Amino acid sequence: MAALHPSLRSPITAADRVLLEIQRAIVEGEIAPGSKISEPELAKRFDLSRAPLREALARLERCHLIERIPNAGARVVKLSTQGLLSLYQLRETLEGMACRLAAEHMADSEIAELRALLDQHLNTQRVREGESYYQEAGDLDFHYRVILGSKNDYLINILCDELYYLVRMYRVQLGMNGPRVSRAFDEHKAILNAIANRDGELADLLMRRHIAASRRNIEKQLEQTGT
Amino acid sequence: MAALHPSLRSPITAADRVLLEIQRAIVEGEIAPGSKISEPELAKRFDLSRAPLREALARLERCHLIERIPNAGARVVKLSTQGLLSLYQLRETLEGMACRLAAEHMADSEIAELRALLDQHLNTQRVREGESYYQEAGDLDFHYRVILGSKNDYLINILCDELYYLVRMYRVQLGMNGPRVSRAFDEHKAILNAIANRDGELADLLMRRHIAASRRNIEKQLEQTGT
DNA sequence: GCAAAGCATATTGTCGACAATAAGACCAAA
DNA sequence: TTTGGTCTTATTGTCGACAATATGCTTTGC
Repeated sequence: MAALHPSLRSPITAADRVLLEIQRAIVEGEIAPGSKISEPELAKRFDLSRAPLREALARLERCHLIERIPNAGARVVKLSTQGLLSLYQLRETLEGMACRLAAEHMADSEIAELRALLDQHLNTQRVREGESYYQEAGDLDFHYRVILGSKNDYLINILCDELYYLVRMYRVQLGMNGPRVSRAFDEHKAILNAIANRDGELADLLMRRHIAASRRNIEKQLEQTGT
Repeated sequence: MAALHPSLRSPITAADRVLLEIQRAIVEGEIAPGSKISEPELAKRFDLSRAPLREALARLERCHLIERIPNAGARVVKLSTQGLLSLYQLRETLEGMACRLAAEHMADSEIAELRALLDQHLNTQRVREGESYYQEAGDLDFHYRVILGSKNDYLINILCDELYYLVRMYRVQLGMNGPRVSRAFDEHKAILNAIANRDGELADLLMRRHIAASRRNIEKQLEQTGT
């Protein structure tokens, strides 16, 4: 029940490789939202048979990047305001819960590592100001560690394996790199302090607000881009 | 993104049939927890090839009924106190959230139907007192409707498709039929009233308590049965 | 007697081909 | 022109066989 990141599992199978490839392509918009997934085409493109490809498609469906209809095929998900709202609504609740549990269950050493991580992020941020990739990766790192700190395998699985690729897809395709970088960093720091103080209730609240702010940020971007 | 119950999808494929069969067998303990899943054996038993069987196994992994290790095979999950705790911890949060959203989003007609359902359950319960199956089915019905009432597709998918089979597995294999039947009914009624009053906060609270009570009930049973 | 290495076996991962179903083109009738 | 049906075509679902990997046992050395 380990809930490991796919890239970390010992034997890397062909299905794993193609999964990561397609996952990246979808998240970055290289395969357009709403477009049809053709099994023969992808099989030819990645030079493998349809068997491992279908395995990969099953996992893509699991993390909500594609939608399959029996006997009809698969399509890449479409991004929508409604979908974004539902997704972030769920994230607020789940990551809030993760924070509360993290405040209870994280070892002191883990908290120390998390603090070191934030300091490191601060430096990286100063050096490579504006490069949104590092900010994106750093933010994800922080959230991942807190989620893992909850020590609830089901919760970890849902957030890290099933929801986060879609979250990244929204952020990447809406071009998130705005001035929220530094504010997000301060919010992370406040959350960490609450966890370090073993104040689960406050950590929960702060994380929910943090995600709500992030959601509003994306919503604003979505309004500017198109309807 | 419909998040439909598998049995409701239009074309029933071979993989669907075998999925439902194995799902039932695992939930009811016909295939013992912790036992190894042999693909060739099951393929022979259900008289089909390994392709649709593997499709079914992928979905079983998705709802946490089996655990797969690459190149090593799949095993039926083992029930544990820790697992039960994590599962119900998550249910408390998620179904609480579902209740809050249901209080906001359910149509008056849906609430009326839910009330009718509870009245009907009351009758069934009186007539067939002690038959735990009807209680089990009725309880599930109530929870399903509330969850659907949240109108959040991701939340619906997680609860109905990914977590509930495991919840049923714990309940069935620990022989849940005790004297909690009538108390659960009263709790359902209170939750419904909160939803009808559009009091999301109270509905959330009541549902969390309802599930916590259910968890303690199962924990007690688990203590009596074994370690 | 025990531990480690090598081998035999069984299981999983992958392949190419066939069958069943759905999407789209084409034609006919109103 | 539009609607309905039929047929063609392409895609998905399924099959049996092969390749790659893990499991368990035997063997060998200490």
